[in-house]
Amino acid sequence: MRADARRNYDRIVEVAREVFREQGYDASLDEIAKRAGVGPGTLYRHFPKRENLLDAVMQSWVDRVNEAVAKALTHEGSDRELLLGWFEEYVRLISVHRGAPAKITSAMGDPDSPIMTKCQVLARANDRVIEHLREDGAIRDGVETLQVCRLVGGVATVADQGDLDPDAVRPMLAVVADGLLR
Amino acid sequence: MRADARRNYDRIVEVAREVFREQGYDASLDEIAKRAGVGPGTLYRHFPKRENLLDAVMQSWVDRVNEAVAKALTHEGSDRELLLGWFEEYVRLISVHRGAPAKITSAMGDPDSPIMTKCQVLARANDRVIEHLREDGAIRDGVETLQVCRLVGGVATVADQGDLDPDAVRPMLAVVADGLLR
DNA sequence: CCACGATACGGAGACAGTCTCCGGTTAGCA
DNA sequence: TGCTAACCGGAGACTGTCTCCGTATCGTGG
Repeated sequence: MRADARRNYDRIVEVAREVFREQGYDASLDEIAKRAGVGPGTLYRHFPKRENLLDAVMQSWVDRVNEAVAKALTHEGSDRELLLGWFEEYVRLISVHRGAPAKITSAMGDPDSPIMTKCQVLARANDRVIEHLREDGAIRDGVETLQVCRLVGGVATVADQGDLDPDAVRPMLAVVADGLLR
Repeated sequence: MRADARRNYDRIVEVAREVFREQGYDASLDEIAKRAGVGPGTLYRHFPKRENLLDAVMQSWVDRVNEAVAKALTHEGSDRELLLGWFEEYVRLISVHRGAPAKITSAMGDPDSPIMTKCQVLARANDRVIEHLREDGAIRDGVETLQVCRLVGGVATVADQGDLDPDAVRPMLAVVADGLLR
């Protein structure tokens, strides 16, 4: 990759992260290009689909997911607290900007999605938490971890789209947790 | 309202219901106008916002909601079965077309939404089921019915957007039900 | 150091969807 | 039947998506 291309690529991603946060995932791509000081053609060559841009924007996000799961697993306290704490973190993690929870959660099952690798990181993080609790015999039989991602993702999605504040989200996550725990 | 206006109104609603079902809630409104044999101006005069059209489309839907809740309440069997059956029906009811679950669920808390009255019908239906179970002492303390709508709506939303089939939805609803029941 | 080919740029513009405005038409009453 | 308020419809302004291709730039091999 040529040096000028790399420069533009990085700049676009940086600007996109900012604009997505300001205006949500529906933001105009041409405006992102403009703000990044490049033509639309340049943006679309690097990122043929909107989701490719999202994927690039989420690159740095992977580290935060791994940190969060590590922290969750060292939690001292009841299983319920651990699970609930992780769910809250999960919601926070996927709520990078307006529209993100829906996008991420619906890509969760799709192997062809451009953001697949990011979803896998998240799914694996969630797996570790659930399996950790399952070893304690704390999880009901027949629970699949992908379901858990979808359930919590669903809560994050409605919170995002109805812009609820975190105080309204917590009790919903508690219901999900209670439904999973023995 | 003049007779020709009424005729156009009805025709637009009828066509919109069809097109939304075919193409989802993102369908082109100009195309709906065209198919209904009217100009865009006519459509936008009757329905200034897309949601106004949705509201009209859902008019006939109200009856089905009321029938469904009546049927659910007469259910013979365990509380869990009753609740789960209602949830499945709830999901089916709000999945009128692609995009509908998200739209309806996010409007659930907004008193200014054009589809507010429809949401109220749904919320009240859900209330009746939950309160019925609460009288039996079957529901955990601290559960609010609006949360229930959002949770089940969230499941429907992820199912819609990730187009999962009903077999994948059922276990998620079961988790929610278990989280609500004592 | 420079010339040249591969690589990348960027903006004009085609296309699609939203929504408005207003000249022309029509319903329905007197 | 004639009049007026109500209504129609489509041209077109505007915004966002995405492509194409002439032009510019990078970086390498001589």
